[in-house]
Amino acid sequence: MTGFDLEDFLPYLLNQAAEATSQSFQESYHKTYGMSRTGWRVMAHLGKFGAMSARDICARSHIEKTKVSRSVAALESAGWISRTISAQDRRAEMLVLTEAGQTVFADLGQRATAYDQELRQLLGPDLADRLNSVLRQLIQRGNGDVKGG
Amino acid sequence: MTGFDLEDFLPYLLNQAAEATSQSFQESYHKTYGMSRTGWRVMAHLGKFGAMSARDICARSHIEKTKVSRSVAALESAGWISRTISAQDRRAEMLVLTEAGQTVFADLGQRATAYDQELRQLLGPDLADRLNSVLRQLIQRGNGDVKGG
DNA sequence: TTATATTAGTTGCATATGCAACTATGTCAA
DNA sequence: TTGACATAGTTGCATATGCAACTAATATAA
Repeated sequence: MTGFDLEDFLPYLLNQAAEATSQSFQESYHKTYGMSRTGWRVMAHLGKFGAMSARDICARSHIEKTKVSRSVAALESAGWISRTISAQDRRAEMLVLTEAGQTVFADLGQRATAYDQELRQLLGPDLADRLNSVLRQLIQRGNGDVKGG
Repeated sequence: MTGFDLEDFLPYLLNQAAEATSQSFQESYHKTYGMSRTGWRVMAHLGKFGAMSARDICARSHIEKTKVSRSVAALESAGWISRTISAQDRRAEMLVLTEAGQTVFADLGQRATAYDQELRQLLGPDLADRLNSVLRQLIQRGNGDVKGG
């Protein structure tokens, strides 16, 4: 056996940590609202930025455009977002949360914030702060090419 | 808009970092060997532990058992692992790398190690060291329930 | 204008995935 | 032994995904 240990391999550790922490919160959007992870992310972008095109969401989140496209369709038919063809560029659609969508986002945003604080308390404030910047470094380093995983 | 910011949300950051760092390395196993991420992980477990059942791999990695089952079938037909029904428990199969599999694992293990070091140099040794333990804390905290995501 | 290339978003299709149901084996206790 | 329950692994099926091809609109340049 060589010395390579998967369980010390950073990409693997990150994946495990991502899955482990995502799954707890998944209940909030999935069980409560029947929403997919991508759906939740799309909502969160619209909740933060107010109005964006699908393209902008793709660029910010590095989610595949077909995934976003299908989530947008699902969220629209659930009544949580609405789309309007952009006047400037009639290929593009401006996406916004409906009132119902804003209510859902407010609920999920609160739960997410509480959960995030819980995780950060577990780590302690010093580490929790640094973790953000470390993760951002890794995200930047990896994103030049974007694919799906 | 509320104050919730997805881009500061730890599960999201972890997911982004995991995807960003996994994708670079994905070329090694996918492009070079036509191997899936799960396939690579199964190989890595066998490379480290020598012989394991699928069940043990599931328990260690928190990968869905059907995913492991299908990967094992694929790896076997690629000639990289072999299975033997366990004498102790004839339901279980002992999985081991074949010689060809060991060669592949040696190659991938080396590439992974090099890539891991590259990432850790980017972060600096102090942070890189702490990152492991931080991620393990998060993994532990999240894993009580295990689902797929 | 017209031809060409680019971009936003959707859809077809093949593959991947998760869950539940299944087979075969093992365990436990009466 | 026997019957009830648990476990290792596989498979069916419905859904999710990624890529390439598509439509419709825009931009560029002759």
